[in-house]
Amino acid sequence: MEKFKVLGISDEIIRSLNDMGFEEPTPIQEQAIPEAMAGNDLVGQAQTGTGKTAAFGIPLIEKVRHTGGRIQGVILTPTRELAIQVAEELNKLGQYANVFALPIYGGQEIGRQIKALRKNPQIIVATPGRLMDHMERRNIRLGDTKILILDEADEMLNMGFIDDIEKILKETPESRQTLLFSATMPRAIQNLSQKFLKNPTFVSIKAKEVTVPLVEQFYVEVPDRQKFDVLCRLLDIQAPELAIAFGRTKRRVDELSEALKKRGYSAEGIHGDLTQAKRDSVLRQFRDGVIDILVATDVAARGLDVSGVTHVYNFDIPQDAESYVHRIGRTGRAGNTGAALTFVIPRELDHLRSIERHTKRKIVRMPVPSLTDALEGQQKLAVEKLLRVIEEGNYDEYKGRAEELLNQSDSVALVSAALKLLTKEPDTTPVKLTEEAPLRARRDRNRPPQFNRRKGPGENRPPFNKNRSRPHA
DNA sequence: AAAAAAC
Repeated sequence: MEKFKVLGISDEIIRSLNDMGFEEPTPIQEQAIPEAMAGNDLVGQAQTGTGKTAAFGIPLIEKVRHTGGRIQGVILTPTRELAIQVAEELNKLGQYANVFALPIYGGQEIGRQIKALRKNPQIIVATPGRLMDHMERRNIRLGDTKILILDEADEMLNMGFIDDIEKILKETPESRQTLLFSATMPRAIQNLSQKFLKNPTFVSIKAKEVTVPLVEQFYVEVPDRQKFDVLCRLLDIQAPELAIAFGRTKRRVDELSEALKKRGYSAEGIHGDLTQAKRDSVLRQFRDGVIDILVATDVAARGLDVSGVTHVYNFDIPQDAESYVHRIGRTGRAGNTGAALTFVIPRELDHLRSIERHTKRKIVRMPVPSLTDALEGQQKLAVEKLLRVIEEGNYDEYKGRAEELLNQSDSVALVSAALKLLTKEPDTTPVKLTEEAPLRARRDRNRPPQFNRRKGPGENRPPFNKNRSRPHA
């Protein structure tokens, strides 16, 4: 925390950093915060997960906090979810500094946003389309903007927002401070910063830090029609705490999430054709751990920060290396480890190699897990579940649960394991049982480590289902 | 060609 203090951050923000569990500045924060607090324009090359939001959020809050009333800070983001997430983080950072940030995005009732604007936010975090809409309706005026931030600028340009961005920039005073963040620095970004930024300082995290070193990367070669079964096996074996499975199209996402649900997994899909209310609720449930598996298009590939995501499955290989880096960056965040596993059909092997070349990281081949391994995985999950019930000393529930498991099971090995537990006297010291059982032994070097146990008994995913539907995926 | 984003 001392290191934050020497950056000249005020006590109120130090206090929220404390609450948020931030201990010392990340490299991008260390570089960007003093520059931005000095009032300089800045171009930052960084992805989320590097502490980017606080890197611009802290100077932003310092700048707007002592002046009430009008909108003085504007942040533009490419997706609605990102706008919500950034606004939430700013509100946490600014909780003791009387700063209020409001997300402004499409798909939400405009009347509700107009009402929220009456609470006089000093900061808005907006997607370009809806902000333009508000500006045309004269709900929002940007004439008092002191600081404007373009977040994930490369992505906004890819999505064709350049005209909107220029229009928005022209509605703000020349005297504003401008910060631009982008994961990549193509020509178009350089042109944009030349046109709208004044003598910007360039900060970046070193190239070798760009791919997340804490993510172990694997691939499996598997024909399309077997992908679904292989994914189920992997889920049973690896038992992710939270996982994201990426699909190529909205339709693939619908099909995969339906198939997973049918098989008893706690999964939900998210993509741009769902109502915003549905998107919001799915993401919230995933953050809260109500859902274990988020099935997503690339709408969730960039910037989303959900803690506890231990596994990313590229059910369909991403289009390009950039998308790959963004997707796998959803795990291995904030110093935690994670595993990324890409499904490759044989004719995509060249494509995989090109991704490997671009990211300069080896993607290790993993054999398709055998059915035996998967059953063993299921069995382990079931045994763990039983052990937990015993641990909690709730033997009546234990009995019911165990019978339930037996009824659902189609695995001989599992039935015998459960039977063994059932016939055991329940008064043996239960805690010891877990210690004795080496449930997460690592047997295969080519297999990602199993970092996390499944959630507690409140979880709503039965470990398996005997009605095995095999929808094509 | 797909995804994202305003009504």
